[in-house]
Amino acid sequence: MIDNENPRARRREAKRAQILAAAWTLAHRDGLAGISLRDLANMVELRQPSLYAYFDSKHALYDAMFAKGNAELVERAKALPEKHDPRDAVLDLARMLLDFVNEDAVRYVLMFQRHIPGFEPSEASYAIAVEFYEIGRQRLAAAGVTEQADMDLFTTLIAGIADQQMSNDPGGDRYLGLTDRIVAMFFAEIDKTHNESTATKRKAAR
Amino acid sequence: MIDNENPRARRREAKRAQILAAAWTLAHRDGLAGISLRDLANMVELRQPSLYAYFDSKHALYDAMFAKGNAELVERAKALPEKHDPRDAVLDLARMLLDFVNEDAVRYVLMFQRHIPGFEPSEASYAIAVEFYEIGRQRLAAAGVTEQADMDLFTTLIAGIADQQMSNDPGGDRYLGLTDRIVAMFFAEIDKTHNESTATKRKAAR
DNA sequence: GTCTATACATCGATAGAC
DNA sequence: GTCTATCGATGTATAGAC
Repeated sequence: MIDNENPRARRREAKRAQILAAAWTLAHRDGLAGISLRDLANMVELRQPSLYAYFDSKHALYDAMFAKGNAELVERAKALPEKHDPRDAVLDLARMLLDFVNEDAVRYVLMFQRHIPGFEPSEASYAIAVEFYEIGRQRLAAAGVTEQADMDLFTTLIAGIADQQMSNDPGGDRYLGLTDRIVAMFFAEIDKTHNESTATKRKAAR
Repeated sequence: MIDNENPRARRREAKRAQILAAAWTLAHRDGLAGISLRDLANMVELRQPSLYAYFDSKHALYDAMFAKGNAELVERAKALPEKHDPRDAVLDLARMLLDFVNEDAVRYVLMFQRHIPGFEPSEASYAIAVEFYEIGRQRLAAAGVTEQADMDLFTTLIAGIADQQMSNDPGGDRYLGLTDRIVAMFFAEIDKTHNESTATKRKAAR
């Protein structure tokens, strides 16, 4: 935890935040892998080696960006208005996630594709990503979806929308527009599976 | 076209193929972006500048790898046994594509994610990718799927399977196992849409 | 075609002075 | 914490001998 009463620690955190913000700017311009520590240092009025006083390595910088992105996502999920219909709640979460993804292609790559060579998020950062996954799991459970295969089905459908949108129409809505249709397909499939399973039980009871 | 009767050209092509094979090996070890031209030259008993006799640049090397991957995919698509049911033909193509993707994570990134900074396939290489897309389009059309939105829906579903499989269980079958279910969901949705559209026409005819 | 040799710019990272 | 100086590595590319 950061000691906000300590002016030294406060200034240090402010500088860290300034570096992080500049890193996002550079990533948007040159790509994630294209971030140059010299450019980054210039943007925050430091020499390149001085960055190492704030981040142990370039990977540590990526890790902080990864954590920040996931924290933002969790925050938005928690801020969603409540819905009476649990299926509406699932749809809302999906829409929010896809809007979030579509906002920032670089952030999407960092958080969900993770193609930076050698980068793996730290345990602490990964825990934030798990926190979001938990929110999704709870909303699905509230809608009666608890089987692992069904949850995999749902994540697969949403991942497909995100992947196609970012690959073929970044920032647009060509594939985002399929969201309602796909979520409806998902719940139709869930209903079908439940009915079949009930029918099987009926058959077995005879 | 390569003149296979010319021994000079034949040896040149053989060396090119040897370099390409070594490039795949290096990509599997160090990642696509991590291929070092000095390492690559060492693997094929050449000095680094000599590589330029075979590839004009590193991007030209990526381009040849991209073309080779797509050529292999088209070949496999053309080798698929014929099916009487056009929906079975669509399912077969999806299964084949997903197996192909799952075979090689690096190839998947190069062909479908394309996260190599600054790399864009040449027109000639891209044309091979379009050729595969055309095969998919034809199989969908034979199954009665011709609306762009429906084709987008299909590619989104398949892309989701590929994305989740490669991200969370590369080489395994956790998400590949959803393929039949998802393709069935797709055709159920197509049937539903057609019935609704017929109902609309009936209603309009009154 | 292949080599040696070399050049240039860039990169992440480190040593050590202050 | 910040600096200067430097290291070893990278990709790119060229010159010129053979």
